Amino acid sequence: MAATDAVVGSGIKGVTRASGAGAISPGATAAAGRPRSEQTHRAILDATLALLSEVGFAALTVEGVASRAGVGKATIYRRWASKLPLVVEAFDGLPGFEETDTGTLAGDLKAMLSGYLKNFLATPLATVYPSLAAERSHNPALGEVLDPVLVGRRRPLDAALERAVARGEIAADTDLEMASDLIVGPIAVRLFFRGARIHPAMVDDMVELALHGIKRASPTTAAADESTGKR
Amino acid sequence: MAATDAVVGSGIKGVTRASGAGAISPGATAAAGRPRSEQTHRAILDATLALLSEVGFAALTVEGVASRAGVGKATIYRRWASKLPLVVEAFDGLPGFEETDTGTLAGDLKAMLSGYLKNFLATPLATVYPSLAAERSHNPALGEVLDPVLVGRRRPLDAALERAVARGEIAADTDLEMASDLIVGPIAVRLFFRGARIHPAMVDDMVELALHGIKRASPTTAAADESTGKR
Amino acid sequence: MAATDAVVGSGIKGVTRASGAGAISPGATAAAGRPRSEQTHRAILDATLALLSEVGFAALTVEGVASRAGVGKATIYRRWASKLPLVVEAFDGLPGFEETDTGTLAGDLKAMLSGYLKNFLATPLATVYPSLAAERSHNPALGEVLDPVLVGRRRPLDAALERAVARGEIAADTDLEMASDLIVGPIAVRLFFRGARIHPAMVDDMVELALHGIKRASPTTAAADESTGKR
Amino acid sequence: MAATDAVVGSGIKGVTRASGAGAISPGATAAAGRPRSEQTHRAILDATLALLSEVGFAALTVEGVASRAGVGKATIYRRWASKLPLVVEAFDGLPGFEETDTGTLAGDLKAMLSGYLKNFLATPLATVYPSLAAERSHNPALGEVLDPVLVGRRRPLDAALERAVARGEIAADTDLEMASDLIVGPIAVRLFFRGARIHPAMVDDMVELALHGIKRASPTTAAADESTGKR
DNA sequence: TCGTAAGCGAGACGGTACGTCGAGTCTTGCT
DNA sequence: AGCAAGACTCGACGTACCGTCTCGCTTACGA
Repeated sequence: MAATDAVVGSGIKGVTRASGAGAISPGATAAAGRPRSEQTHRAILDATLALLSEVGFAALTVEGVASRAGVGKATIYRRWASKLPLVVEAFDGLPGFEETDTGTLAGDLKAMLSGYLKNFLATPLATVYPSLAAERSHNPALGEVLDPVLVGRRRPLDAALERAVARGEIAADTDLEMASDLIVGPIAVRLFFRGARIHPAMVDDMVELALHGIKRASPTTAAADESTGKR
Repeated sequence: MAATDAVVGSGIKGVTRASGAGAISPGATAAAGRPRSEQTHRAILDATLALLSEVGFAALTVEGVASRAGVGKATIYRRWASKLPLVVEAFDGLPGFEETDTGTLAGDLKAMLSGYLKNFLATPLATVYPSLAAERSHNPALGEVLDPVLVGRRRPLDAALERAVARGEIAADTDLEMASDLIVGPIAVRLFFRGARIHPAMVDDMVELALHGIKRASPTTAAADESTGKR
Repeated sequence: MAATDAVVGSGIKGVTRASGAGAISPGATAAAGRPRSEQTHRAILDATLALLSEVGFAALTVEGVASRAGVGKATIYRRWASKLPLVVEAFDGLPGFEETDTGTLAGDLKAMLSGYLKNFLATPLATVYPSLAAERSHNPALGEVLDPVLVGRRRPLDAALERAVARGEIAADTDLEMASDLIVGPIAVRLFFRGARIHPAMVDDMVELALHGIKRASPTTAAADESTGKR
Repeated sequence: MAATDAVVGSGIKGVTRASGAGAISPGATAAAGRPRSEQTHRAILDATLALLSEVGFAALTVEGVASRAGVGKATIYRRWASKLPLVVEAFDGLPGFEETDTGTLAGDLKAMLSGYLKNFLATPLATVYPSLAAERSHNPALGEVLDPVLVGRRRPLDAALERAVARGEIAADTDLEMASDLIVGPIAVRLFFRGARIHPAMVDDMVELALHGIKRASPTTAAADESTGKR
């Protein structure tokens, strides 16, 4: 799941309807009238996250968010065109991978994935992620909003791979995109499609398997590992 | 995505409300009243699949299925408790992995994954899969219905791995479940979470990467492969 | 209410769909197949009456009657075209006015009306009557079925008026139809349109009022009555 | 029918769900949110009356009213709890007895009843009235809503009787409630239970009969009448 | 300092779909 | 054939949200 995740705050305000800019871009028209309340903004996003973890994405209603946030429905629609960009923005506020540098690729990956798992269980990530994925397949426009967020969120993972290349730990011609998919794929499949709990110890095994491959030469290769002996 | 998929017809009739059995279990009471029409059953499932690919899971309405199938809503609710088990059953009718034995693990995997990709693009699989995944996170009951289907669908993949173990192609102590997740994970992530098209040639690369790992010694290792040269 | 009511069994079989006759009229074609069960017929009518008093006409469902009578819905529709003629026939089996001859018009009317009131409270009459009336206004065909029943049911009342004419108790040129409406009207209005309970003693007052009119000379006129002193 | 009827606009707003009042009661809170459209209100009531005369009460559906009025179903349910109070309010808007004072009781009654008959034939009164009556027998709550309306509608009739008492035309101890039932009863019975047309001339006869009673002393009494000679 | 334009909570609006129930019909297998 | 059982299509039920629209405030600018 992780390759599709990481970092905070890529900013998807572009999804909103309203002028937005105003005071920000210098020289813009003076934004007459009462400015939008930042406090209201937070209340809506907080209510959205709370409801997401309680009832899930499908059962999330704009009406529910409004009443939970103590806000009028119109106030929400004034800022987000639908519940989708609202959820995307709320989602973007959730914690992702935590930049970690242990000196080895295996160490970095194990640390980041373990940390991520903790967040995963404590936030609505498990709920939101597949819902957004489900929506994307019939709403290509969502991709444009979502992709930058996802790219941003997986940055620490990519950085670890780049460091490994720089250190000569992995081949320079490695397809890093594919590599990060390989690391993150099995975990995503287990979490989302199989609803399986992932034991922290399992993370280490998965990283090893991804690093050395299914056809790893022999147990000796594994024994040569710098990580905890597994199996 | 693939490890969570394969084969046809695992039979999830258990989701239906009605007695169902009747003539099947020998000695059962003769099922009084007019029997359910098998033709109606097909019409409903077909309409469901058609609508799934057109509008997706979230926008799928039972009302829409009924009118498309030329059937009363009650007839649908008589057989499925909600749109979820209906979709699961329709989904189970979709093609999955095709049992293939080329003599080598890499050959089997490449053939099956390539074949699967074709199905994937031609059927509502791309739509249905993440939708079911999304639902599961807030509906644990779905897992019980869905899991047997998924296990059934991935059987050909598991079989190929088992053959590879028997041939000594991979270590006997390999965790096969994790291995199949590793093969299938990257593809799933690309298809669902990134909305990326996967080029057939990419499948071969992915298989190679999964078999030899990110830290594979060098391109020479790959060159020594018994499979088609890639890159 | 009464003028629209009285007597038993005017027979409205004409409303039914089926051939009906069969074995009854001698010489008729031999009524191939299994003959209709008379027992079933009774069971259906009984269930209808029972449900009428329990839930009322509007909430009466053919489905309910069928299940209460232990009968298939088709069996009911084979005999009655809809719930309306079914209810009419069941209604026709209810008790109406009881033929009474006390020697004076006032005595006859008071006796019959009092008796009728008792039935009224113990049977679904109160429910069925206005429902049928309500239906008639938009279903003229109902009138044809209902009217003979009603005429039959009010016969004892008409007979009492005729005896009064014969005795010279009332003018020979009296419009008897109007007279019976005058007797029965106030009670009907109170029962149906005002939902008022009618005390037995009130019946006597009403009869007196109808007999002597609103402009009756004075209380003395009433005091000269041959009936029980009221007021 | 008449005693259960008369006058316009007794106001049964109490049946509605909503607060209603708002600006009416002085000092009330300013009724937040968009106010209910009076135009919508009229459209709904008009559609209700139109459908009532076309299809009758039983076949009247809220869905039908909504679509005829060009209104959402929810808008109807927001204002009336069910079709019953809706119909009651629509009914209350129908014309009833027209206050008339000719100087004599017979004159007042004949005028008012004749006028009423005209309304009766031109509006859905014939349909609505028995339907409401039918409903009441199984829905006591209806009585509470309906009774004040009916009392209001019959006011002109009661007033005429009171004037007659004041003039000494009828005895002071006359039970006026019973008297109005006597006047109105025969007409109600004929209209509702027998589906009979009532000729205007018949109204006069009925009034005379009610005033002088079935046992009226002799034709001479009738000849002494101030009204048109009848029979 | 004040007018004014926008933001705001509330909630009514026309709709669509929900899952259920009954209508009236049809089908099956038994009697 | 009649019959009990029950599946069939159809259409209405009353509810919940949708996304839009008025209301009558409140709030911060800029003239």
